[in-house]
Amino acid sequence: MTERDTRNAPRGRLDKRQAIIAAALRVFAREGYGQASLDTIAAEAGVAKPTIYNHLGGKENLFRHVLAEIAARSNAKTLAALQTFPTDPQELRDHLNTVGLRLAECFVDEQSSALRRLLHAEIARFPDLFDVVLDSGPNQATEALAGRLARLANAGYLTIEDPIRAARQFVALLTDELPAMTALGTRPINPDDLERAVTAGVDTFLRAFATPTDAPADPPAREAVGPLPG
Amino acid sequence: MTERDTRNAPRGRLDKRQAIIAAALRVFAREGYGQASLDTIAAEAGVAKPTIYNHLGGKENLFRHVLAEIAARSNAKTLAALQTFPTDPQELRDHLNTVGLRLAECFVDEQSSALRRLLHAEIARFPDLFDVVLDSGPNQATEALAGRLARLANAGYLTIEDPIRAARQFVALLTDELPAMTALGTRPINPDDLERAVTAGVDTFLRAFATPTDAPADPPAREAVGPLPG
Amino acid sequence: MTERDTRNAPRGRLDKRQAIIAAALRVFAREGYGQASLDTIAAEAGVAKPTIYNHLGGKENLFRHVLAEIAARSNAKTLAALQTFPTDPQELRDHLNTVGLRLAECFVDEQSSALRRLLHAEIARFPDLFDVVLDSGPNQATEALAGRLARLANAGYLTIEDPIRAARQFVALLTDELPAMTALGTRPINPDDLERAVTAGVDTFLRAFATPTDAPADPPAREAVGPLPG
Amino acid sequence: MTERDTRNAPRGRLDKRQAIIAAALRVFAREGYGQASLDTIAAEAGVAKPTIYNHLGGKENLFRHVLAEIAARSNAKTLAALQTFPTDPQELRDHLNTVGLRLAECFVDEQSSALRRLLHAEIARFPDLFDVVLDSGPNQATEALAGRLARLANAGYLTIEDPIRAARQFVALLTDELPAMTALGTRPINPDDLERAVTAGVDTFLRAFATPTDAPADPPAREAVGPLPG
DNA sequence: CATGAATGAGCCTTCATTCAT
DNA sequence: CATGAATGAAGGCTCATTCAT
Repeated sequence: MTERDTRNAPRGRLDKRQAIIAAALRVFAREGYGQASLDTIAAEAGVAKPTIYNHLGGKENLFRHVLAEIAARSNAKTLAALQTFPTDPQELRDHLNTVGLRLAECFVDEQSSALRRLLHAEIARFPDLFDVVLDSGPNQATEALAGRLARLANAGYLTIEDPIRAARQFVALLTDELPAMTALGTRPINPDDLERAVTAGVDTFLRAFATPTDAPADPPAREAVGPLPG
Repeated sequence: MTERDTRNAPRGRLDKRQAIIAAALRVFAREGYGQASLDTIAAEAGVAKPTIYNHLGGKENLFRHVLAEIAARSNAKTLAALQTFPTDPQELRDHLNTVGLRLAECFVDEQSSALRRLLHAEIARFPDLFDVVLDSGPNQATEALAGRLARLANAGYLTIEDPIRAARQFVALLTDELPAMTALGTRPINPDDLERAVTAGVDTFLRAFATPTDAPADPPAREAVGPLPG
Repeated sequence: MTERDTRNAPRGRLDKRQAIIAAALRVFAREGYGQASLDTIAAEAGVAKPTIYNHLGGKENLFRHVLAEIAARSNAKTLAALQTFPTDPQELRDHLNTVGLRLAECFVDEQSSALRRLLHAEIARFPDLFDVVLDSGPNQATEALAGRLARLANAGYLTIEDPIRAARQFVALLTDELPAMTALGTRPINPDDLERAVTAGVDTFLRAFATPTDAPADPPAREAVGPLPG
Repeated sequence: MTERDTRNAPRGRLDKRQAIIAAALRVFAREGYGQASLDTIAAEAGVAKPTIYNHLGGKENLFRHVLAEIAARSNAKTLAALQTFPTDPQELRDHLNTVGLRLAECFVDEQSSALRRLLHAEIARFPDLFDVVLDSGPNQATEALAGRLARLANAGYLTIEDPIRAARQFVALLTDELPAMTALGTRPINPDDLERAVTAGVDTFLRAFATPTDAPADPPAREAVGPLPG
């Protein structure tokens, strides 16, 4: 007995919540917390206003849920982008460019940008949200990235003392120009421009952290993935 | 004998405009554009509400004036911080640390932070403000900084291809950790922490751009980091 | 045993719309569009102010609905007054006096007067309303009246070339003195005065349009300003 | 180099009052009492707002002065139009058409129409103004017109019992269609249409009041209120 | 007197929230 | 649970009026 045929209407029993959050996400991102009106959100979600109060209580709570949702999505995207981090020594620059581009794409992603704007806008009203989002997002990504960089360092391709810091600086160098180029995420960016920005960041990163290759190389011969070598 | 404002000042002063902008600046920074109420601003400025409309027209215009004001102040501060940029070769790292600290202090400055938050918050409603502020602030600072860096490069102490990019990256590396450490500018930062962050940024910057001093002199006749040479 | 309003009637009635329109009608008529305040209307209707916005949108729309309502009522009243128009030749003057009195009563009716005042007052702001009201009211009445007069003309009792014009002139002669006598409808009129005014109008109308009764026809044997001496 | 301000400024010593009243007249006529703002009036008069309070006290008083002014002008115009009333028997219809056209032109005059609209609009707020205007305007005109008609009656060309009533009815028949044709005075009227309306009114008036000319003469010999004998 | 500046009051409108169904 | 209807509170803006110059 599948309740499939009740797709449309009766489905709403429970995932109206999803519709509400999705609509709220759009509206909040578009108009900000203060100017966003529950009427608009309700209309855009196709539900009545009190339904919002039934599923989520009030505007403030709705906002928290929305932010948590975007943060989770952005985080997932970013972690996915790091999944394919190169473990292969050769073509280090290319690999960094590739993963850097993925990260930059996450950075300029519409929802990620909206999240940043909303955080900036409402941190005064919701001081706690900042840490919540930070922990559920960038911090995890930084840590993951730091791990990858540490591996490369261990493999001898990079010279890194503090991987966390290096990870942060990698991202800083990658995303350096993006806010100005996208008007804080409100204007789309030309893919070529994005790639150029990434290349510039990676370039400087390598100038700072690439292990000099004067010695004809023969890198530490280890599989590189080996964390914490012996 | 300036009758500044010690006068009985009961009514009709001309500098109420200043009071209004100052109050608006505080209130907008504290509550954001949407939630800030003209009642609050008027009360905080010690004027009646219509006085705001006499001096500046409406909420939107007031906001624009306020943003222009903060942007101008922040820009002035930043340019002042760059004024004393070292042109003297010795102690390059110390000098960069010093000026970096000044820049970082500008970055975490309360008004500067508020400006960043307001821009993020309201860029959707005031798309034009972003470019205005950018041109009247960061862009000028970046250019000034780029000039200083170019001089150092000319003197052989740094190896820089694109001074504008280097300036941007310098700032990016300096301010890298500050948003997280100050909760987007809403929490004061420990001076030691600030210095540590600056030091870290300068360190990486020098790793990337300092001319190798093995050969004490004759500036790096190399292509520098010629991107992806052969 | 009508549960008129003895019901607890605490909230959420549907006929609040009627209450709002009724109250708005009173307030607009009393204070004019510009000075009428939605607070007053809401209070007088026993509803909260936003309820007005739920049922009818905004002040302007409310005004239009109110005017349409009065126009419709006035029109209905006037057409009813014409329903009993005499088709019977004898006692033509009496019949005209009777129907003239009915029309004059419609003219001095409180709501009809208020409608005229509001139209005059706000025609600059609502230029379209004039034609709307005209078509939904006076024009219909004039046409109906013209039909009745034409029938009398056909029957030989009146000599009328252009029935529409005659109808208009009939009304003009009837209502001639009423604005001055009622202070544009703001002061009640003595029924005797009203009747006198009507009689005077009918008299002149008959002098202009009554078919000469040279044929024996027992003319209006009364002296009464007798035109057409004979 | 322009002596612009010498022109109107110093002259303003005393007739700023005139400028204010003229501007107020325009603004009140255009926007009505309620919506007219003293700011607009002051701007249109080229004076500062308090100047209005110096010359005339407050909005209400200004309105009274303005209405008195328009009423006086309209009255003067109307009386002037009656000045040339025919006393000469021949061509009675043409003469009535001529003077009727003049009266109708007074009726559709912009200021006269505005006066009527303002009176309708604000009679509730200024109940006394109605009688003031009536006495200073229409009543005088009616009386003057009645005198002329009485003279014609005395001369045997018209058969009139009550000249005041006849005068009122003459005007009523003349102006019958004008409100509808001019949208209460807000739309200009085609001169031909105006003439047609007047002709129609005069026609009916003559049907009602013209002495039958079968027996060419022996006028009713009554004095009939005839003022201005001779 | 004339003016620029200031103000208290008020209005139209909208919002987040809650009953009652 | 979901909804239509209703509401208290508040916001932005404007106005008629008054000081102080």
